Amino acid sequence: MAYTYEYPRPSVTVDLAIFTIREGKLHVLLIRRGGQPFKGKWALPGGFVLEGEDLETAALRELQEETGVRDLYLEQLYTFGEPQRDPRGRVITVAYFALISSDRQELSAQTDAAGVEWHAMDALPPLAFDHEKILEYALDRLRNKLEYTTVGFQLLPKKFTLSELQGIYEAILGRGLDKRNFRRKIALLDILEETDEKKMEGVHRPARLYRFKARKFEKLKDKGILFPF
Amino acid sequence: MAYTYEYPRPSVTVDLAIFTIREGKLHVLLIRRGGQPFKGKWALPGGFVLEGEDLETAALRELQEETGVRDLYLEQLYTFGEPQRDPRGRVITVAYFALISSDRQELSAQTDAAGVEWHAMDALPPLAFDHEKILEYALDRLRNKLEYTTVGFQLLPKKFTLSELQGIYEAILGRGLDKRNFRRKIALLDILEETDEKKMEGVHRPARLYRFKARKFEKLKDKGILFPF
DNA sequence: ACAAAAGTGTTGAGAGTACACCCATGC
DNA sequence: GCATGGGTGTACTCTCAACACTTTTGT
Repeated sequence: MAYTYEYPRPSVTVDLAIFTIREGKLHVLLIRRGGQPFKGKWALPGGFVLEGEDLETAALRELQEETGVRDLYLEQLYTFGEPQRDPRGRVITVAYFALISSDRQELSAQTDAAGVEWHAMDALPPLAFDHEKILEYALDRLRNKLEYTTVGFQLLPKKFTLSELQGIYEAILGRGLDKRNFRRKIALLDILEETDEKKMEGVHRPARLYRFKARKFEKLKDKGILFPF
Repeated sequence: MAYTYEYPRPSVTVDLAIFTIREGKLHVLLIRRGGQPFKGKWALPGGFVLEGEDLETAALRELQEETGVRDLYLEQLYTFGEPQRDPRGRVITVAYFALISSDRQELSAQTDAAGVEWHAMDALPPLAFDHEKILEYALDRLRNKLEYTTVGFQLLPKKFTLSELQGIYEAILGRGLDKRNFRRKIALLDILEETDEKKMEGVHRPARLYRFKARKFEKLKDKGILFPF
């Protein structure tokens, strides 16, 4: 089967920067390329947008294929279209970024076998194509959104401790935060509810578990920015 | 000449939301469609991305063609790729938004003749395709950026009065601002320099002209958000 | 009893908001 | 001299940032 057009057309792909927190550090999902070009190099997961397929649907499909995870935070990032970004020809890629909660980051067995791995953001290997640029852009966006929205909560399980929440912020912002100020700010936002449960784990005083009140994601209005710490 | 591919490919276009201020109100540039579909309806200017042409270059080219203006603020907005957004077939559009300073908004004669006009944002006609959605998105982005960057300055001539600057903010935010508070905030940012000139025009006390210190555009760091008025 | 993380308040500084009058110019 | 927009300061409130000790649990 062949497709013929009067004018040349680019290929369109989606690429994903999928983040999670592991061991208190921000990680991104990378796949090792099996074919040319950049054979053996690490790259962001992604693939072609199918005929009649919405961009976001394509992104969700790729995400599913790589991680088996549904129902997570996904947002369009930026579209990269430099003519020379792919040596094989004109490929325009719509980049997305996604956040996976730390309790659902196990990769499905098949993808795991195929060279799909979490990499710490502070120790990345060299990447294929312009994927370093895409990742840089994604990290920027993540840090920005962290400050005036509640995206950060997407990285946590349904129930979590305040220290875990603070850990997310510290991991992404790359610096420590004051515990008392952090808790006061969170309390002021009025977006958490206490549960009766406590996290009994380890040898220390158990921490109370909280739940996120709002639906999925929220822009923090009113006072404008809310995490300028 | 024909182009043949093994898999189907979408067309890729760029569309532009070009804003300016006229008579104290935010306006956007629209063109009246000459052909089907949506013949006679108003639409955002835009067109196909050429082979080997960068996305931003394509946007700048369209901008030039419609307005004759070079050297202005241009930023990628979002990519719209719903399969049904164009009745003629699969067309993915990368939307950009642009700001033109109020002293350079005259349209070139040719485009003027061809049904290219400024429209006040508070009195828009019905638009073709999903262009209403794109514009809504653009306005949102513009308002947001206004609050923590200096994009607003892109809408003014090199030298401007403080009242003109305040007018920009009021036009975009759609509400009045306190003159003294506005001026204090601007002064605090330390991004303007006084000139020796005054605007002698009209029948009133002449206003001092200021110049924007920084290069083109700046993110306001440090204190986080800077225009929560 | 001790190790380790959980949890909790106060103070000083800076920014936000509300508010009203005099100034310089052209006619 | 008057109409019109230009230009200026103060007081109150609220949020931010810095800072250290007690509590609860397991071993």
